[in-house]
Amino acid sequence: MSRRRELLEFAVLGLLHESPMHGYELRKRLNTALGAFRALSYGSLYPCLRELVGKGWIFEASGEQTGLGSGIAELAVGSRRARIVYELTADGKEHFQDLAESAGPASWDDEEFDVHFAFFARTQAEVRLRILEGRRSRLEERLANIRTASVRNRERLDLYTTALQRHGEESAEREVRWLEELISAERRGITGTTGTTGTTGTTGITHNEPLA
Amino acid sequence: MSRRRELLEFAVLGLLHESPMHGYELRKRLNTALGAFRALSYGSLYPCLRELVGKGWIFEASGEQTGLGSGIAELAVGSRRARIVYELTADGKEHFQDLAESAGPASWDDEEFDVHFAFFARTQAEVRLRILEGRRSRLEERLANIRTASVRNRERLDLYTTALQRHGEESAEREVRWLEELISAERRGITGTTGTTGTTGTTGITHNEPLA
DNA sequence: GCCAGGATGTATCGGCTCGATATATCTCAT
DNA sequence: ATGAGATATATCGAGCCGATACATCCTGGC
Repeated sequence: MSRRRELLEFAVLGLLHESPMHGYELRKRLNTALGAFRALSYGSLYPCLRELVGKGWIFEASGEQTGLGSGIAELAVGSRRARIVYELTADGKEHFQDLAESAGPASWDDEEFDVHFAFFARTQAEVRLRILEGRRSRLEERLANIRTASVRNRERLDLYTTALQRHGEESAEREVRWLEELISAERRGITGTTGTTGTTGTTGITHNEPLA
Repeated sequence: MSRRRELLEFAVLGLLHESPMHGYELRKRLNTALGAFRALSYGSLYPCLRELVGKGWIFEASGEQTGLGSGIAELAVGSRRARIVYELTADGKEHFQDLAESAGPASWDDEEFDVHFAFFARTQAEVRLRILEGRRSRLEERLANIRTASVRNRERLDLYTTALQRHGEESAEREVRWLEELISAERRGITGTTGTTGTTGTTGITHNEPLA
């Protein structure tokens, strides 16, 4: 399965933790809130949902009328547009946790990082710290490359290329500072639980109050 | 033709302005310097090159030995690894200019902007200004969205989502300031040529000294 | 009251891209 | 001189994007 697809599955499972949702709604959320998926198409989403159902991680909870139980005549047989609402299964929740915890170097780069970060509230403190630090080291690598490149080409590039590089450099520096704040906030929140995974909670997930 | 493909063709034509190049080299440049194409594959590049050849915008100038004319025995027939070097045709240069000048709203968004900007040194002053201002307005739209969204959801989002949004907001603000500097630099450079396209140069391209 | 336009909603298809892989040559350190 | 790794071209299948089709719901203007 492609990396992109795995990321999509992860994001869908994450969003469904909030509440059951149908495809259209999921797509809107994926296209706005999450950094990746800015142009996710139905041609990707619907097959993905079908596969998640097949794997037993979500199920179709359609038929349920949405909220406002006011109306009586809602049942007019055959009418009432089909609206397939998806809901997480227990297995689905478990799988989401597995994916969140197994975050590796792949999640240091742009797209993956945004998605993982978006679900930090549902991620173990230790994993949060690992991802933040991994992301930082990735950015510092990038900075090192930019800097050696700009030394190597001193005076040989036109002004626009130089301007673009400087902009990239400053953006990366800003993100590093942002990460540093988050990391030290995490550290303050963690002390006392560090090391041996705390045994609070039912699932082995620590969830100590995130970010003060 | 897909937007992505058009962008790739534009970038290839732009890079070949510097000097003739073969595929492998083109890919390296596309993957590092240009913002888009960070993961461009050969499966995209080679078909693109073939099409550019078919359209008469580039041609295969292979056989030419690269630089160092030192060696004598270079001609050993049949040996000497095939190394297809591509070179721009006159039509190719012309087409690149057409593409550069026709930059529309599509080039205000992330990927396209980076590529267009990368070739600013070869772009008319008026077009440069149009792209910079378009990009700025696009970012200000985005900022407006972020801000209304963050008002609408005041207190309803977890700390991480808030942090991510603030980071996005500050990044956009920074880029706007960066653009503003470039725009005013362009304005200083342009005064005197503004309005009626200057008639300097052979091709109608103004090219007044970029960025002071 | 009614109709047009737009948001909501599910679904599919073709063209193209990505990632992996195969193959071969050149270069350099040991 | 031998192997590791960079250089170099090429292709293939899985799967994504963008467009499109189709249907329903809601709203504002007249």
